[in-house]
Amino acid sequence: MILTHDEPLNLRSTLLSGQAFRWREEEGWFKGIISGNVIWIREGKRGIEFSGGPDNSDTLVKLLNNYFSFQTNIESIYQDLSFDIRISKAINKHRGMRLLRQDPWECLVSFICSSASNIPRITKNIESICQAFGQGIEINGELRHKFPTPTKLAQCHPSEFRELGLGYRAEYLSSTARMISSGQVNLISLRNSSYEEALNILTTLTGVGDKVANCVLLFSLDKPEAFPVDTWIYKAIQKWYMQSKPKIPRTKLRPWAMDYFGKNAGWANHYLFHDLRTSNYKTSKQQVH
DNA sequence: TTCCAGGTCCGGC
DNA sequence: GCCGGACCTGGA
Repeated sequence: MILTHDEPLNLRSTLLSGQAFRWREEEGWFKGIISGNVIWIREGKRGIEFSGGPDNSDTLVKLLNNYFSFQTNIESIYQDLSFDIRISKAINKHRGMRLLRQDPWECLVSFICSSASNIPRITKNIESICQAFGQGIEINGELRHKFPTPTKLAQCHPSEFRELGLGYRAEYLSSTARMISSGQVNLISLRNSSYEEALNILTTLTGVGDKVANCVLLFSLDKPEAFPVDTWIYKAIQKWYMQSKPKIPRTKLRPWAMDYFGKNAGWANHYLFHDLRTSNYKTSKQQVH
């Protein structure tokens, strides 16, 4: 099937830049899971070529349109950020990389697992969680697993997560699963809340600090102004944007960046992050060997 | 062997 | 409010 669209799209950058963790590239296709459906996609001449299931193709088209946010005009965002030369360069290098509109629960779990980790390990952890606790789905001989529900994970003992290699994140996940499962926090409703309100609620969850909360806000809760400050972003902003100024505390860097980049700060953030990760730029320590 | 990685939490100034 | 250290695990 073909899904036509007239928005710029770079599938590889979009799916493998560290905003989602269930996509694999095999034999020219990207294989992943969206809302309980096994999805195969690749870039075609007229749009996205896709197949999958178990839902019918009409439903899959809706899922894909929503997941890739094709109603978002990416060119106007590029325009909005064009005042900054570094972001402009990153945009030119990774044109078509889109911010996804993911399931908030899956996104939350993924970024709780991300602390002091790395993309390959996060990917492995998430897949392990799905295999252990998610419902299996087999399409065209391909067996994958749905993302487990909050209730399912709330019933798990932290030791079960430790056995999967989550380390100290196990207790965070267990506690947060119970808070979501009990209804204490309603994730999807945060799409209708302001950035500040949603941030305050998210950070009441265990294992969710300012960085993780901003990832969830940016990649799943319709808050393009969110600006996650990780070690890479912190060092880059410090070095490139405030050389002559005294060291700024991490807690003040995000408000500064949100003010400087504006309503699409999160887009600037992800282009900068992806560019740092994929360029030849290395830290002085890494250059030693 | 030692260090560090998409952080968060907790205790002391 | 702002540090500093602890916390799992795996790869370099």
